[in-house]
Amino acid sequence: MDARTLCLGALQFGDVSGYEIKKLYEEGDFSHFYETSFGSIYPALNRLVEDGLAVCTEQAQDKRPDKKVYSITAKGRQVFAEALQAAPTPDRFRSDFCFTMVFAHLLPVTRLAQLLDQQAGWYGENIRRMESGACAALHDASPAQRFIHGLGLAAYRAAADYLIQNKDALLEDAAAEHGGAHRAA
Amino acid sequence: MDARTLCLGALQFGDVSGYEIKKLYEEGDFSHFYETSFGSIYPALNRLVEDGLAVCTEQAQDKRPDKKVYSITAKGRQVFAEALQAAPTPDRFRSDFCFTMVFAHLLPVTRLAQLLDQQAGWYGENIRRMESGACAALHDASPAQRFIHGLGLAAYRAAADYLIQNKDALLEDAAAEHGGAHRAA
DNA sequence: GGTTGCATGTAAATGGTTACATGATTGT
DNA sequence: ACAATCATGTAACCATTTACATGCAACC
Repeated sequence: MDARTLCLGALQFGDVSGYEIKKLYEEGDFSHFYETSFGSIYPALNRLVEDGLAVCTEQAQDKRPDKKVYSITAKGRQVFAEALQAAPTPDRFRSDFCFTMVFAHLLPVTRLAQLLDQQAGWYGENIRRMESGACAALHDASPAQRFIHGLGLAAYRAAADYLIQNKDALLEDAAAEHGGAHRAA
Repeated sequence: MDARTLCLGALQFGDVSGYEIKKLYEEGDFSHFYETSFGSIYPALNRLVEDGLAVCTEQAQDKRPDKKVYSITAKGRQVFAEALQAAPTPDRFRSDFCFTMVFAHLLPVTRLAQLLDQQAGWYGENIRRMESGACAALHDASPAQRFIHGLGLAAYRAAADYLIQNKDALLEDAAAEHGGAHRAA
């Protein structure tokens, strides 16, 4: 999904500014499965207007810079619907944590413990965010939106539960190996 | 994690060629949380040799192109261990599937059904791969490797279970809405 | 005869992140 | 005072993906 499609998606819910799109992908519901930065959003919005897929209305605000609010056009809706028909690329998961864990034996045990705690904390934060009232999927959402919300939550919870239930045993193993029991290997 | 660190990681297990590194990240255990292509591996390996982090031995093969087998040096091990100390960047998940589902109401019900089936199939395939003997985490692995193997499997299974248990209800909802019940909205 | 696997590599194109630039207001 | 929020935008940098280039062997 390129930045243009991501912006068109944000515009489906109503008129928004570039700044608001950023928030949606940074803190909002979309942040769990996509990200973007200003550097990609602003140029994408300009191209959208150039291509007639969106229109821009400048709103003067006092004591703030002008706000550029974008609206999707009929052509934009059509292009977006076509983009959704395309075969989705497979999910991609990138994890420094998992990579690092493969080489856990090269790490001090205290560092390993820290890593596991941080990861558990990260899962917990995501779960809390998805369960909190700030999550749009909990009030105005369509069945499909509630569905993916539930899917994400199920995966996060499974990972968090697994981590919490198994980390102590792992840490004990690691401590035993570093603690002079090298002959056993 | 840049391509150089990814290659150093692969070299931890013993001498390998660029081609073999690609396989590790494409079909092997690493493929679940990282990916790379020839275009990034070959230049990365050359830089590794330039910087003295790896050495290359050319192996003549008959009826095949020469094989360039790389070995990590002491300096390489040191640089890699240092790279592991750095704070891992947070996990990143990218999903066209989730994005598309947010706009499920723009899709024909048959297409929605297809999408859900494909996703279920994809989860199933990953689970099967991780449970099969081809998965290195099941024989020669360290406790930490078995740990992340279990973590991944737990998350995949939770997602797959959720999807299978909820997709029919979602499909019925979607069918009802497309099937003339638009007044209800 | 076509595809897949083995095996290496380059170059162009793509596209995103990061950092910079600006500036007022509000909260700590 | 300092940081954060609101608000937009550019440009350099970085890296990866994609496509191209080559070639034989084995399998279907």
